[in-house]
Amino acid sequence: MTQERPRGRPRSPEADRAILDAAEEVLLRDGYAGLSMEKVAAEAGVGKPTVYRRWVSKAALVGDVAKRGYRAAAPEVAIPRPGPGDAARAVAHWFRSHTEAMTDPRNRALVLALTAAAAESPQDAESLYRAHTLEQHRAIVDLLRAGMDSGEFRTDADPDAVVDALIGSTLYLLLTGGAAAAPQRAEGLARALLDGIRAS
Amino acid sequence: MTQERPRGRPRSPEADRAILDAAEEVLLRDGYAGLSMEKVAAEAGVGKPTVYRRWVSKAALVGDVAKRGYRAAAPEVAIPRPGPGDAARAVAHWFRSHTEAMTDPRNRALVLALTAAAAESPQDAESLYRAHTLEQHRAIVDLLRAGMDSGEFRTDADPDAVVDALIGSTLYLLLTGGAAAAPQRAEGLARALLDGIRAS
Amino acid sequence: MTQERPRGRPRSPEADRAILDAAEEVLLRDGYAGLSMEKVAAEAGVGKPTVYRRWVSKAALVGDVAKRGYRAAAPEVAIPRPGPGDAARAVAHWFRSHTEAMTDPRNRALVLALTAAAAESPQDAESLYRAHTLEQHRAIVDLLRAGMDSGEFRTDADPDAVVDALIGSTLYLLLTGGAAAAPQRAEGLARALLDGIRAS
Amino acid sequence: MTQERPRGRPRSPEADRAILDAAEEVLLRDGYAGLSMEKVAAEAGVGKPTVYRRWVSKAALVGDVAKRGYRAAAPEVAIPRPGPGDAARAVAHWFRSHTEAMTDPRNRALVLALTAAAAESPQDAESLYRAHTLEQHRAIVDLLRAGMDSGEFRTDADPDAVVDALIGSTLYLLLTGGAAAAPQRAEGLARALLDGIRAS
DNA sequence: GTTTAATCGAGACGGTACGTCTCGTCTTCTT
DNA sequence: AAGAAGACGAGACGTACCGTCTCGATTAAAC
Repeated sequence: MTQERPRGRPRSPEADRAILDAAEEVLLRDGYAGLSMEKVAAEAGVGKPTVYRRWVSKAALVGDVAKRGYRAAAPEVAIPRPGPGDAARAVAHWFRSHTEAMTDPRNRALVLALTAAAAESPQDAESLYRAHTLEQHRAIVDLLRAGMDSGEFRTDADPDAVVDALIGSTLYLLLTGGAAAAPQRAEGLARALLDGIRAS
Repeated sequence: MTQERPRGRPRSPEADRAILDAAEEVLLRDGYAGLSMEKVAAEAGVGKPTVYRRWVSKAALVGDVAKRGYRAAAPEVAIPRPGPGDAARAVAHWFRSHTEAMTDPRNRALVLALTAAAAESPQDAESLYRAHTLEQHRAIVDLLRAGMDSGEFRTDADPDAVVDALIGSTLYLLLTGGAAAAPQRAEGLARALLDGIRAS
Repeated sequence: MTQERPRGRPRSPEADRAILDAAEEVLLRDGYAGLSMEKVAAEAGVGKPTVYRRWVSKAALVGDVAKRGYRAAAPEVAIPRPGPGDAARAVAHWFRSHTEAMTDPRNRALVLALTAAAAESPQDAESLYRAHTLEQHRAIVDLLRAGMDSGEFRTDADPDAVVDALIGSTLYLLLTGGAAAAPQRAEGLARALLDGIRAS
Repeated sequence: MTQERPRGRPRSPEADRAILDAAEEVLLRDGYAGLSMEKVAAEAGVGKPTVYRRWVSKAALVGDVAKRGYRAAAPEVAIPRPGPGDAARAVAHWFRSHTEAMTDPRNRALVLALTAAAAESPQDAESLYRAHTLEQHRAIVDLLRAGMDSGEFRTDADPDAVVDALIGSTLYLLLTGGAAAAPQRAEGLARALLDGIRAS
């Protein structure tokens, strides 16, 4: 057994939470560029090494803040399960709530921060960014595949491409400051894409 | 007349170019996080104030570097003009070459840097990022509108949403490190989207 | 009776020795500035609290290391006892061997460390430094007093001043890196001083 | 010609002074162990790099503080010049005023700090410490040599040893907290030493 | 034999300071 | 007036130690 009993004083879970809370607050207040490990530590009432012991870099910390923030918003963005009925309807519904969640200023700031972190250190991009969308990405792809199996969608469609377009367009609008237009465009996009892969 | 005669020593155009060259080199070598105004000035053989006299911030400088880099790649990405024929074909062709251009490591690095700059300072995001895609965005929207006018596409489609999806999906793949998969997915996406808005 | 019976697990004498050994080794290797309680604990294979349980500070630990080191060199520096004969000869002999012992690189490093500790925290200086010389200081003063009683030395001389000069000059040479010159100068100094207080 | 014209903005002499002032104040208030480059910079209203640009280490800074402090006290400690008359009297007079100056709490603190610095980094000891006493050391040695030439002192005496004893004993008393006893002992020591080398 | 209590190692804790780097501004002399 | 050079005040970087604390695990004397 890899029992691996931990030695020494265990890490304080309160410190974990205090740091994440502080980081989120700083992020929302000062943005990604305005976030420093020093400020986070001070705000959390924690020593700098206590922060570095848990997160090796600003990027990693921001990643976890965004992850937690997204998880908190998760209930609003129900991940649909393949059912007997209308796959297109389910996808459209998910996309609508996903877009709405992303339009929330709080989530928008977190996504921006996450993108900054990912773009700054490309080697972390995969783990940082995709980790947050992977679960949903897969769920929607599954949904589309089920639709293909049931004859609702064309079998030569590329479900990954469709999902990339859905998530990517929202990200693009967020980044370019066009978040306000997102909900309307989301409708049009979902309709066009799903019509485009619908079996004739 | 407000002739606006400049006084004193005129600004050296060589310094402009030297700074942009140095910034691009540093960007490709060390990434956005590894770029400092100090390093750029040193690499360009120029004093720091000379850099700050032209670009107020790292973000602005990176923006111009990306703009110049994109312009250099522009010949490969011909912006299509509305013509009599097949609008869908024209859009698909543009998207293919756009995706290919973005897949080039050099361009990828510049886009990543641009994204980092935009995400770091949201207030600059609009000017920074959209400036580079606006021209193309408009051209493709025009193309789609022409297609709608000619009866090729449905009139209730949202051309902006379509273009957001095209550009956004590529950006998303770039950011998440999935650039390699881009060309294949681009095909599927273009087909699905254009089919989706095609007049029945 | 305040019998003061200890309860619980007794302190490990091995830890005591391991810590002193480690501290001495670190001191000789890295000097006083390079000695940290952390390093000592690690080198001794001991937990930090085990060190702090015994020595409240770096200065106290270094003091004990120096004391032990000096004690080890003690056999070479025989402390003279007042005898019937030549007091001046006895003092000169003690001073010669004292100087020689101090010239040894090992002892020199320990004295330097001790001085650093004393100078850093003046309130500990008395206890730290003088503790190591007090015994000898007294012995030599006694020797001089005996010489005064026996008529060998002038009765108006200040034996403390003489001993301060003997010990202080050696310390001064050690501190200023002139240790190499110490033995020769010691001869001249002892002669001058003892001649100076000799009864005419 | 090694004309060596300095380029760029010259170093601010005000910063130099502000740093030295701050360092001296911190030293007198908190002692050597309580002095940090950070505190000095803050107290001087100066950035940390501005301190490090001038002094590579705490030891070097403390050295210059002590040097300046000693220079300020120099008028009180007149360095005697060889004259026609009584060399012994001149040496005794110098030693008395030197001891008195060292007994002043301000100077005592500086000497302690200097000693701590020297003892902490033995490789700097020579330059750090002796620099402050070298001038006087030489002057007194010259005085003694003149006395030997004039027949006042024995020609087989070691003037360096005598001066080491004078300076060293004061240092020893300072370090061990016996500064209060210094003046009285100084009298006895000077008499004994000078009598000891006097030509019979 | 069981308590009981102080020890042990390990290592996290809130902190302070380190010495370096970059920021964007300034001051100097040269062109 | 713009150039390069480089110092400036400011402050973040990531690391090393400080001295204290919390762990589970010995270890021995007291019961």
